[in-house]
Amino acid sequence: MRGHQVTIKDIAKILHISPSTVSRALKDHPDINPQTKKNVQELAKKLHYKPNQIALNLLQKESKLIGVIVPEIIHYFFSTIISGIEKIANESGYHIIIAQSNESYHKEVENIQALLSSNIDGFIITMAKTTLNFDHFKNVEEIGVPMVFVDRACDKVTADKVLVDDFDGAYKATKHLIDNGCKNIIHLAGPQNLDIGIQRKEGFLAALNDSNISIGDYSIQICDTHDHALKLIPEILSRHNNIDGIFAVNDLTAIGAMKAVKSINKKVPDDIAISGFTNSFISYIADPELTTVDQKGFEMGQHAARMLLKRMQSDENYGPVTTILNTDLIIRKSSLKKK
Amino acid sequence: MRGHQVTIKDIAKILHISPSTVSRALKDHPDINPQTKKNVQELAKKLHYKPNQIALNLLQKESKLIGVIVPEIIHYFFSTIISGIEKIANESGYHIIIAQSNESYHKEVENIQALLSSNIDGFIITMAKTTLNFDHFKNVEEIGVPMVFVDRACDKVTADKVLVDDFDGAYKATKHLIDNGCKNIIHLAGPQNLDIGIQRKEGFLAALNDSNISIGDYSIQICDTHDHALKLIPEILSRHNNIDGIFAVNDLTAIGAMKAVKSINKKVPDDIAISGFTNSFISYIADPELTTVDQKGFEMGQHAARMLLKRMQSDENYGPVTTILNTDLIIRKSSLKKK
DNA sequence: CAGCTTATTTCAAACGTTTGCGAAAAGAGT
DNA sequence: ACTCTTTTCGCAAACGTTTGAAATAAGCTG
Repeated sequence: MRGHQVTIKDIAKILHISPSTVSRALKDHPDINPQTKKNVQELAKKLHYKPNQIALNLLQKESKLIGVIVPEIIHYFFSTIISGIEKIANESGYHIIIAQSNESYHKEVENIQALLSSNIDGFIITMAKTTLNFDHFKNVEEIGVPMVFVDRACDKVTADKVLVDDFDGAYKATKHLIDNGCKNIIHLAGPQNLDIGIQRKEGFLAALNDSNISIGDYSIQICDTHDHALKLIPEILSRHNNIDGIFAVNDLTAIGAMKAVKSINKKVPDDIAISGFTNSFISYIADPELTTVDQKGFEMGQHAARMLLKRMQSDENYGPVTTILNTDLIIRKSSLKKK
Repeated sequence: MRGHQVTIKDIAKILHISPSTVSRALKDHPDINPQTKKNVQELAKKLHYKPNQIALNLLQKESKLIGVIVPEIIHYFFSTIISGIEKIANESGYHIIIAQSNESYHKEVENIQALLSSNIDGFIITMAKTTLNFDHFKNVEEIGVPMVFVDRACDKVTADKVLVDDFDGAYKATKHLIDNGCKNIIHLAGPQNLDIGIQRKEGFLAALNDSNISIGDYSIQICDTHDHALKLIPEILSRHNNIDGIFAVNDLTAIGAMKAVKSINKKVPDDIAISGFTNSFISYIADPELTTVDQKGFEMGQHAARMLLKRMQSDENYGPVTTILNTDLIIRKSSLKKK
C-alpha cells in the first residue's frame, strides 16, 4: 500500500505548467521566471517531492551503486573492508550492495550476474576460495564495468587490485617466532590456488631459509579453518613432538591451533608459540592474546573504493593499477616465550 | 569507458524486427513465430543480452532493493542478521543495500534519507543506541515505505518488529547461574532507553526474585562494552568481594568482565561464573568458553525479510505484526562451578 | 470472392526525468 | 511599424522495457 510518490508531472498538472518547466524550476535554471520558480519550489516542498532516482538512473545510465562481493561478512576482516568501502563510497554519493559468495564459486557467479543486471556501476570483489574459473570476471571486463579486487585477486583478468604484502607479513611473523626461540615451526597454509596462500607460504619459507632453519616435509600443512586445525594439530604434534612454533595463515586457524595445543596440555607460548595473520577481533579475545599480522582491512576497503571511483570517473582507459599495502606485526603474548 | 550494454533495441535492429517482438520472443510469448523466437533467443544469448533492471524498475515502480541499516556490521550478531536477510531477499530477487549507523543518531537519519532517495522498496532497521528522536522513522511511515525493526525496535512508530524474548533469555541465564551456586550475581546492563536493555534487566531481576535472592544497590551496573567492563569489574569486585556471578547484557561485555576477573587472579567459573548474551562467535573463542543466550541472528534476519516481503507484496494495510523469537541458553564452561 | 478467423507483427503509450531546440510573447531599438 | 533581442515556456526525444490494441497477411469457409 504505497502512497503515490509525488512526481514532477503531478506538480506540473497542479500548476498548469509543463514538466520541463517544473524540472528546470527545481534546479534554479536561469530560463525560468522567478515567480514560477517560487511556486514550483514551494509546492514541491509542501508535497515532499523527492526526485525518482530510478528515472535518473535510467537516463544517466548509472545507478550510484557499487556491488561488493565478499566471501562472508561475518568475518571481521571482510566487514572491516566493507566499512572502509562504505565510508569512501558514501562520501561520493554512492551506496554499496553487498553479496556474499560463502566461498562458493557458483554463488559468486550468480552474484555477479545478478548485480550486473541491477546495473551496478562498479564492483569490488574478494574472490571465493573455490574459484578456479574466471569467465565471470572476464565477462565483467568485456562489458566494461570497472572492477577492483581486494585481498584475493585474479591474475587472469585485467583489473585494479588492492593487496597486502602477504609475503612480507608472513616473513615478519615467522622471523619473529624464530627470534623468540622457535626452532621447528610449521605453517598452516591457505589454498595454493590463491595468491595469498602462496605468498604467505613463501614468506614463511624465506624466513626459515634466511635463518638457516631446515624445512621438514611436514612443515607445511594445508589447513585454513578453525575446525581443521583443531583436528590436525594434535595429530601432527603426536608425530613431531619437537614442534615449537605455529604460523597460521589466518587468526581463526591460529586460534583453533591454540585450542588444540592447550587441549593436549602443552603451553602457549612456552611449549609452542603461535602467530596468526589478519589481526581480527578474536586475536584480542584469545587467551593468551594472539600475535598476528595486521592486515588493515579498513584501509584496504578505502583504497579499493578510491581506486574504483577514480576508474569510474575517468574517461581514459589507463592500465590496471595494483596497490600493495604493508602490514604491521602485532606482537602479543601467544608468541613470547619466557626464556 | 563502459562498453555499450546490449539492449532489446540492438537485437531488434539487427534482426529487423520491432523491440516489442524481441521482448515477447524472449519471454516465450505464444503470439510469436517459433522461428522468430529462435532467432531472437539465439542472438540474445550470443550477445550476452541482460535485461536492464533499471528500466524494469522504472516501469514497475520498484527497485528490488531493501535498505538495511544496522549499527555496525563488524559485530557478529548484526552480520548474522544481515546474512539471514540476504538469503531470503535473494530468493525473491531482491538485493540489500547496507548502511551502518555506527550507533550514531545523525548517521542513522542521514542513511534513511539517502536510501529513501535511492528508491528503496523497504527498510530493515536496527536502531542506534543513541536514537531518542523518531521523526525519521515517522517520515518513512508517512511516505508509506514498509519498514521492519529487528532486535531494537521503536515503540513510537507503527511498524513490524522482530524481537527475541529478551526477558526470558535473561531469566534463563540468570536462573542457570543461580542453579549453579551463585548467590550474589551482578548484571552488566545495556542502555535503559532501549527495550533490550530494559527487558534483559527485568529478566535478571525476576530470576533473582523468584529465587528469593536479595538485590543490592550495586547489583545493576550500566555497562555494555568490553572496555568499560575491563575497568568497571575490578572496581566493583574490590568493593563487593562476595560477588560470585556476572550476567552481562552481551558477549563482548561478558568477555571484558572475564578478562578483568582473570586479571585480578580470580577464577572463572569457580570464583565467579559468567554468562553473556547473544552467542556470538567470540563466546566460543573465549577461555573458558562463554555460557550465553543464543539470540539467533540468522533466524531474526530471515524473519524480518519475510515480514518485509509480505508487507511489500500485500495490498491491504494490515496492522503491525510483532514476532518474538525464543532464545536458547547455551551452557559452556564459564558458568559451571566445580562443586 | 466476400467475409471471417488465425497467426504474427508493429504501434504507441507508459514509467519519471532531463535537455536541445523551437515558439510565443513582450520589450527595445531604429 | 519593423526587426531584433530577451524572457519564458513547451514540445519532443531519449533512457530500456512492457503491454494492450491495432495492423497486416495469410488461410479458410461457404
